Amino acid sequence: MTSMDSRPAPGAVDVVARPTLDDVARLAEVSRKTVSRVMSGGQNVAPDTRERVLRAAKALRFRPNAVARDLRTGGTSRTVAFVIGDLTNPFYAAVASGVERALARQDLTMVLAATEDQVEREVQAVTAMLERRVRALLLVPISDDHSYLDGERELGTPIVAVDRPLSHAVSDLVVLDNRGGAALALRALVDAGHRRIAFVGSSSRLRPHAERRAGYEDVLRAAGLPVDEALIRQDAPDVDAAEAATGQLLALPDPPTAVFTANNRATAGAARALRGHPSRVVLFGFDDFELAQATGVSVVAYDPAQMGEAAAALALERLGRPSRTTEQITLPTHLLVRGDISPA
Amino acid sequence: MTSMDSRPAPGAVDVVARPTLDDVARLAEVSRKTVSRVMSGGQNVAPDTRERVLRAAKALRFRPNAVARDLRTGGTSRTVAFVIGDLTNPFYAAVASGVERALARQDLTMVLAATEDQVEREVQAVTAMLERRVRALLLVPISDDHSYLDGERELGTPIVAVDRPLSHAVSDLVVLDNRGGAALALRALVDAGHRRIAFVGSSSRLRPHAERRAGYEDVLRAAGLPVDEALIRQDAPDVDAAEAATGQLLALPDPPTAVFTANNRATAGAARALRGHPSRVVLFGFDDFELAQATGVSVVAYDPAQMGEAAAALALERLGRPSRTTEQITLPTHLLVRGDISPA
DNA sequence: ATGAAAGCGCTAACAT
DNA sequence: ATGTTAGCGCTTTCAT
Repeated sequence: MTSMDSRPAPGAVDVVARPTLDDVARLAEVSRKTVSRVMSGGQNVAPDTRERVLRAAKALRFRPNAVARDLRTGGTSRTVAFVIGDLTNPFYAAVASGVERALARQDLTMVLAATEDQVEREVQAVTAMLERRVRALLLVPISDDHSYLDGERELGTPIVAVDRPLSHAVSDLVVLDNRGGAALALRALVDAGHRRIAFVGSSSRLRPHAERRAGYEDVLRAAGLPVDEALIRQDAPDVDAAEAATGQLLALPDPPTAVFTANNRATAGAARALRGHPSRVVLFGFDDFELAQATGVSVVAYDPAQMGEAAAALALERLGRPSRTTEQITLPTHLLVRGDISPA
Repeated sequence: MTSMDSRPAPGAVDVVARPTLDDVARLAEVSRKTVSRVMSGGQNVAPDTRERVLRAAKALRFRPNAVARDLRTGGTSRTVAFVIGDLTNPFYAAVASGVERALARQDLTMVLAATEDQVEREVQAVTAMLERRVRALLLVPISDDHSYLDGERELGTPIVAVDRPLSHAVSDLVVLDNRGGAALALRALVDAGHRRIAFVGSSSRLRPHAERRAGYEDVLRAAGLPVDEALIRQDAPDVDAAEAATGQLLALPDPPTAVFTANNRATAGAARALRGHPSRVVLFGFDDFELAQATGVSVVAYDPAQMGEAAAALALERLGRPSRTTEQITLPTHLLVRGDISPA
C-alpha cells in the first residue's frame, strides 16, 4: 500500500473503497480498539469520544464487517443452514418459514440451499454451508448415505434432520406422526362406510411415505378389509403423475369410492383428476393446503412451521450441550374433515 | 498457546477442536501454502505431495474455512441476500426458488431473511446482510424510505428491488406488467358479458396493487362502464379479510356477477366465500396457484421463479459493471381462462 | 514445486 | 477510559 487513500478499488469506475475500522479511527483520531468498542455496544467509552466516533462512522458510511468479526471471535457465524429439496413445495416453504422465525428470535439468519432432490446437490450444499461455518445445519435428507456428516458432530456443529432420518448417521430429528395420521384418515373413511379406498403417493423409498402407507394398511387390516394392490399407487412423485395415476384408478372396472393421497403433491394431482368426474369419489389427503377448505377436501393436518421451529430449537439446544444424547421430536397430526365423506 | 495440541475447546465436553490449514500442514509436513494450493484447485504441486496433503486433510477431517478465505480474498462472500416478507406466501416462495436456482448456477448461496412485512425488521435484516458482506442484495421492499441504502451502491453492492420499486432510492428493478395483466383479465370478463365486476385486493399503498387497480379501471372506462366504488374493496390484505370482503360484496342488493381478485391471498379468500354461494359468480384472480386448474378459477398468470432469476441476473450483471445506469425489467403476464367465464 | 512473510478487518488480552 | 500487541485462518506477494 503506497499512499494513504489509495486502497485498491474493486475493479470498477466510480466505486469507492469500503471504509474499515481503521478509517474511522483515523478520522475520529482515536485507536482502532476504541472504535471497535463503540461499534459493539460500547462499554467504557467517554460520551464525547463515542460521539466523535459515531460521527466519523456515519460520515464514512462505515459498516462493520461481520465476516472479520466472526473470524476473530470464534470462527462461526450467526448463521444456520437449512438444506431442503424444493422451496416451491408449500410444505417445505412453510417449514423454512418456521425455521426462519425461530432463528430470527435469536438474532440468527437462515441460509437456505435447495437441492432439487439431487443427491450431489445435497452434498455440495451441505459442504458449502459447513465451510461457511454455520452455527448449525438443518436438513431434509435425500442422500441415502450421510456418513460424510459423521465427523461434523464431534466438531460441534449441531445437525438436525427434518421430516426423515439420516441414513447411516445419527442426529437429532423432527418428524411427523405419519403412521398415526394416515390411520386417522383411513379410520374416518372406513367408519363412513368406504370399502375400496385407493392410496396415491410417491416412492415408498421415502420414510414418511412408507409410514403413511403402513398407517393405511393398519386400518384396512384392523377392519378386516382387503389390501388391494390394484388400488395402491406409489409411482406419483409429482402433481402430473398423481393426476394420471388417479385417472387410471377411476377407470378401473371396480373403482375406489375414496382416494387417500399421501402428500400435498398427490392431493393436487388427484383433485385435478377428480374434477368433472361423473361419480362421487371422496378425496382425503395428507397435508393441509390453502384451498382445501374452499374445495371441500378433507385432510390430515399439522403445523409445518412448527416443524421448522422445533428443528431450530433442537439445534440451538444442542449448541448449548453438544454431548447430550440425540433427541427425536414427533409432531402430532389431526383431521380436518370438510363436508360429507360418506360414499355415494 | 502452550503445548502443540491444546487449542482451546469451544466450551464443550467431548467436542474436538476444529483442524486448520496449519494442522494439516504439520501432519503432511509441508508448508501452509502448499496445503492451501492443494485445497484450491492445486496448480503446481507435485503429485505425491498433493497425495500426502489430501491424506492428512482427510485424516483430520479438515474443512476449509470459507469465512477466513473470504476475508482474505476481498471481504465479500459467495453469498447473495434475498429479503422478503413472508415465505409462506407461495408467490414469494416461488420467487425465492428462482433466485436460489439462478445463484446456484454461479455457485452462489442465497441467504434469506423474512421480514413479516415489518419495516423495522426490513432495516434490521438488510443491515445484517450488508455486514455479512453479501455480494448483492435483492429485496421486496416494504419500508417507505430506503435512503438508508444510498451509500451502499457506491460501495459496490448491487441492489435489486423485486416486485416494487424502492422509495427515495434508485436501484435495478424487476416488476410484473401489473396494469396490463389486470386489464387482460378485465377485458376477458367484459367481453364475456359482465357489467358488474368487483375488485378485491389489499392496500392501494402497494404499487403493484395500485397498478392492478388502474388496469381494472382502464378497461371499465374504455368499455363505458361505471367504476362503482361499492364494488371495490382494498381492505383485504389476507385470506380471511378477503373472504369477509367478498362475502359482503355478494350480500349487496345488486351484487357483482364477477369478482376480480388482485392477488393470490385475495383469490383464496374469495374462493372460500364463493363456495356454496347459491348464484353463479365468476372468479378471476391475479396470480396462478396450484389448484386453480382443479377448481376452475381463471387467472392472470406469469412465472414467479422467472422474477427471481431475473433479479439474480440483474444483480450479477451489475457486479460486473457497477457504474452502468439502472435497469428495469418488466415481466409479461398472460391469461389462463379455465372453463366458462360468462355471467349466469 | 515449495516456502516465508505479510496482512484481510476485526477483537481479546493485557497494558496504561 | 483508552491504546498496544497479537492473532483468528486463510491467501497473496515474492523468494528460492
